[in-house]
Amino acid sequence: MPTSQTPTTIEQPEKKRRQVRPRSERRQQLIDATIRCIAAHGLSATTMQLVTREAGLSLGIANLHFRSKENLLTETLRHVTREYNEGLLGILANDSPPSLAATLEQLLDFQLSRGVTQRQKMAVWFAYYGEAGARPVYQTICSASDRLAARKTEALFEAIISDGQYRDRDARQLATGYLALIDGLWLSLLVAPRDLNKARAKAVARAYLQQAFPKHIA
Amino acid sequence: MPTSQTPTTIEQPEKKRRQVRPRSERRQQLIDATIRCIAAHGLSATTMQLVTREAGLSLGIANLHFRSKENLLTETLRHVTREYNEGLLGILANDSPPSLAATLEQLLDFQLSRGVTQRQKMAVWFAYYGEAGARPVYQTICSASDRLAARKTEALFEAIISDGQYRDRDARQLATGYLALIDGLWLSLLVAPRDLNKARAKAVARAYLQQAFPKHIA
DNA sequence: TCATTAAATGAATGTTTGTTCATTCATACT
DNA sequence: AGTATGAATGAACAAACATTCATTTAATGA
Repeated sequence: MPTSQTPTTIEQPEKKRRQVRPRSERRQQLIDATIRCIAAHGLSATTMQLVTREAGLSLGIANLHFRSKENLLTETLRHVTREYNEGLLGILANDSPPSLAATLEQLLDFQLSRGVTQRQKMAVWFAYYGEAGARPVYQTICSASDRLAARKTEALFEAIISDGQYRDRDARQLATGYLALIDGLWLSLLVAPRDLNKARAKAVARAYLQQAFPKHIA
Repeated sequence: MPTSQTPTTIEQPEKKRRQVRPRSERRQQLIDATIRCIAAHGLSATTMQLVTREAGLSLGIANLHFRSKENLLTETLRHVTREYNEGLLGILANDSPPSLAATLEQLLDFQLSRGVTQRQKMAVWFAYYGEAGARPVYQTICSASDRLAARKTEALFEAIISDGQYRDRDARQLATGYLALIDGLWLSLLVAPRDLNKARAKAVARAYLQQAFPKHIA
């Protein structure tokens, strides 16, 4: 049941009309394709051919909108990082927070829910972490993001400690531990999805928070 | 003040006498060089040239003793993993353990001490984790190792819970959390060594264990 | 001392890679 | 309708790559 759209031409295989689109849109398109490629093939197997084909565009376009491959990869990391930070700040830098307990719950939900999308992001995240030891640019971007998350989490924990009048609790240490735990759980979800699912990961993280702040989480 | 060692030849630049060595020794030499290269340049920038030069050997030798680059990389991951597992089993599969409390302390020491060497190993570890999503071989090796660590840690925690008659403690959940915490701390040590040192990381991990098993750790 | 064996070498090979740029053509303005 | 602009294309290119293999040479035994 062929649905010929142009009966005049004899089966020209996918003529693919050329489109002109604004720079920002093309950049986003290429970054999205890069994320999918890294998740599917790994960072070291991500080539310009693969990325541009995945984006449905021509080979030369990535060098037109980003100067080089290195730049495209850096911008991709920056994008994923910024996205995560914005989500985090939406919860932790809220000017009118509902309550400390609710904020804690939101944080947990944010870090350990989200469907398949987040799974792709995790793959990207750790691909760059793996190279961070060797590439100062990656290290700078990653550690700047980590530091922000650490500061904000620490501030939240300090407020909770003060509010609950908890004794013998160090906000900085608890924040370091909590964020490390979340990273570790993400890693397990990525590498051994058979042994750990999101529900159990969330239960583990919640248990940590319950030990720390029993009055603020159910 | 030139210290000519061979005055008979006119400054032959490093003649480098060829040596014949057993296969196992060459393999180890190449694996060690691979580890150093990955730590210094990252997995994607680790070439055969770099590895063989780092080992002080010729270009073709890696393909002689390992069949291919892919095989060399796989064997390197296997080596690092095996080394870690042996250290872990030395503590957790000890037939005559000193005491549960001492075993816990040993575990903590093992996972968060060790000088520069371990730092190189961490870089390797995470470089492979980053690619694990795309390469089934890496995923298999990593998750098999993780599963072993999980089983042994869980068994230890079960014994401790029983011994201390702790209530409302789930050994599996605590083990998952503890190992994720250790992974996360390693990651922080690797990516943001300025924000976290080994002493603080150890304090964080110890705090987790203290919350879980207060009678078994100081 | 010489012959034999196989480990070690590195120049050569074919493939893959990021990047360039002359050409094409969609779009907007006159 | 005609023209100017620059986004998009992909063939072509040089550099880098893993791998091969003819040659060299250390080690061994006769």
